Order: sequence, then C-alpha cells, then structure tokens
Amino acid sequence: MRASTSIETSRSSYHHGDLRAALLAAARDMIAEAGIEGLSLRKLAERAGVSRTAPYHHFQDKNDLLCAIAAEGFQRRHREAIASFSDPSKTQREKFEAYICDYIRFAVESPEQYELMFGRSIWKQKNSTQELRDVAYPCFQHSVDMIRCWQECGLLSKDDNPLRTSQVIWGAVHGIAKLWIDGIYTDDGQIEAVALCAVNIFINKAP
Amino acid sequence: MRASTSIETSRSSYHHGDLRAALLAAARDMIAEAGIEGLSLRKLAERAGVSRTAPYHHFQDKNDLLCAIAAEGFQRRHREAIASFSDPSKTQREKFEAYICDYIRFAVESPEQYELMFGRSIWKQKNSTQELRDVAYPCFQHSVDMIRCWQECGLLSKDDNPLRTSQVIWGAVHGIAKLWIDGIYTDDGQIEAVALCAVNIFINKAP
DNA sequence: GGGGTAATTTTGACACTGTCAAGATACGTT
DNA sequence: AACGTATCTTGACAGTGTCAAAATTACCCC
Repeated sequence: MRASTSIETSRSSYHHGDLRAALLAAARDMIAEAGIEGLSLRKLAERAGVSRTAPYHHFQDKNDLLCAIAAEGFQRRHREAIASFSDPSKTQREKFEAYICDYIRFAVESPEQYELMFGRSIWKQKNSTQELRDVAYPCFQHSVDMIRCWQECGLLSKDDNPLRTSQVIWGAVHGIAKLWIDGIYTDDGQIEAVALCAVNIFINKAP
Repeated sequence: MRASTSIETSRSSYHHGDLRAALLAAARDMIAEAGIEGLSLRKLAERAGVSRTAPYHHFQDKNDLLCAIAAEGFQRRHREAIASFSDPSKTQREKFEAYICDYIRFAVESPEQYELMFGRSIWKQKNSTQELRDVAYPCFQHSVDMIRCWQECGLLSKDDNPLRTSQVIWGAVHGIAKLWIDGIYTDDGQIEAVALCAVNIFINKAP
C-alpha cells in the first residue's frame, strides 16, 4: 500500500519516500499563509518539488486532501478536550470554562484549519470522506457527554436534554469563533472576554 | 450615471436597459440553484444574454457583485428585525423569541445568501464594499440596542454589558444556523426546537 | 436634425485552476 | 534477472477571473 516508514523528506530522485505526509505538511503551511482559497494543487506540488499531478496518486481529489487536513484538526481538538475534561485537578466549573475558552482559542489560533473542519464545501453534498466522519463524530459525541455530566452535577440547567443543550452551547462557541475568524468581531484581544461572558450566561443560576 | 429608470428586462439590442439589476437577479437565482461555488461570472453573463466581460462595467469585481447580494440580505434582515421588534401586539418575551427564531429561519431559508453575508471571503482582508458596511453596521447596532432593552426590562441578565451579551447571543444564533446550513446538524425539521432551547437558556432565571 | 461625448458592450488574450489519459521510472517480490 | 505494481511525469482539455482595445449605441447640446 502506502509507504509510511521512511521519514526522509529529501527529494532524492523520482520516488519521494513519503510524499503524502510531505504534501499534507506543505498544504497546512500554505493554508496558514494564504488561506484556503490560496491553496492550489499545482503550487502545492511545486512546493513539494514534484509534478502537478503527482498528488493525485495520494489523494483522490483536492477535496480529499482538504478532508485529511480537517480530520487532523478534529483529532487534535478531540484529544485536547479529553485531556482537559479528565484533569483531576480541575473543578467541574473550571472544566466547563476550559471547554468554552479552549474551543474558541483552538478555532482562533488555527482559523484556516477550523474553516476547513466546518466549511460547507466539505460536509455539504456528501463531500465528506469516511475517514473524516470517523474522526469527527466521536468529537461531537464527546461534547454531548460532557454537557450531560455538567447537567447532572447542577452546573447547567436540566430544562432541556443534553443533545439540545449541546447543540445550543456548541452553536454558541462555534458562532463566536466564526464571527471572529471571519472578521466581523474586530475588537482585538477581547475574545477571551466574550468567551467568559458566554460561560457566565450558560451557567445555571436557578436556586 | 447608471440608468435605473427603465424596467424593461428585454434584451432588445446591445444596450440592456438595466443590466445591473438583471445580473443581480440572475446571480441570486444561480446561487440558490448551485451554491456560491457554482456561480461564475461567465455563466452569469451568458444567462443574462450578454458577453463575458459585460458585468465588469457594472461591478468592479466578482467580489463586488457578491457584496451587493450580501448587502441586500442585510437590508432584508434588518427590516424584518425592526418590524418584529416594533410590533405593539407582542410582549418583550415574545419579541425575544421571535428575534432568535426569525434569525435562524432567515439564515436557513436563504442559506447561500447567508453564507455570502458572513463568509470570510467578503469581510476578511478589506474585501468588504463601503455599501456593504453601510448596510451591515446598523443591522449589528440594532441587535445591541434590542439586547439592551431586554436587559433593562429584566428578560436578560444584566451581569454583562449589552455589547458582550449581544456578541454571545448573536454568536449562538449564528453558530446554530451555520452548523445547520453546513450540514453538521442533520436532524431535519428540528431546528425550531433548537432555537426554542436557545431562548430558554438565555432567558434570565435569577429571582 | 447633426455631431460629439460618454456609457455600454464585445472580441481577443493571458495566466491561472482542477483533472484526466498515457507514458516513463523505480521499487519489491519471486 | 524479470515481472508487476506503485509512483511520478508530460501533454492536454475545459473552465475560471480579469485586463486591453476595439466596436456599438444612447444621450445631450448646438
């Protein structure tokens, strides 16, 4: 199948060792530099020192490549969320605050990759790869599980079921991050304050 | 300047009467049919019965055209919000509920236009037209004003200032709508329930 | 009315893009 | 050593946004 053993990134001759990984790395760089729109397979191939159509032997599509980058993002975020949630030195309230703030920070710090993870080009019209779905769904599910836990310990209201509540809270952090990334919220440096305001609003205040 | 008198959409000969309006209408149609990605200036020109570069005398850019469509969306939403908020037959609580539900409905019913209104391609990197900004900012401001009113009448918590609160609530409806539009929330027909859950969460429950 | 001017539209062209089909090269296994 | 397969390259096609220059028409003033 695919050679994943060789780590040499050198472009010695013809065969490239692990072109797939090199392409992914280069693509991440280019996206971080010039945005998703600024990524073309041809320039990507050139940067990797390879011909225009070489990537097509490692990715079915341009879409396939983008899905792979998005999948890596979900994995990163999922690991991060799990680590924070299972930190025994944190109270539940601190964990919830970390969930909100870390989520927004994650999105804001990798805006292009985040755009990819939730951009419609990937999810709409069956464009999502099986690999992407396999990695994204557990991430969604974990969010619901955490919300349920916070409802049970009284931190969040039990008025609505965990799924609905999760949809609203996740929607909120997603929306805040997106409005920020897309340049509609422009008061620099204040995003942490918005995140904390969100925490405060969501916390259950009933007796 | 630009001829806005003639209403004849006929493509009688050479001069087209009001090509700008015809292009906008055709563009809205094409976007509704095939999405933003599916809109090309060349196909648009062809549909309007005109040569490839004719649109460039009515719009500086493709971006300029997209901004015009987005601006129309902000105007529509702004009028809608004002009408609902100034309806004397509604209680404040009903107005808030309408604000949340109408916003999400607006986005979900015109997903492509909504995508345009908040897509990064338009706001990021100074791509936004002056016309667009002139129409969008009052819409944002009105949102803050309504939130302030709902805080003053006790419907929403006064813990945070109106701007922050508005950023969170607007972020929430934006995020919910976006996750829906982009195909991540897939339980069809249940979006109203999510909206109502959001209303319930935001309403102030402190004594 | 005639003529000049500005607005509008067209044709041609350029540099891009994603992707396919065929051919060339190197590696791994027998 | 030879064969098959994975990998990479060259050539090509249809499509894109956009510019420059030429062509066509509407409008306004005399």
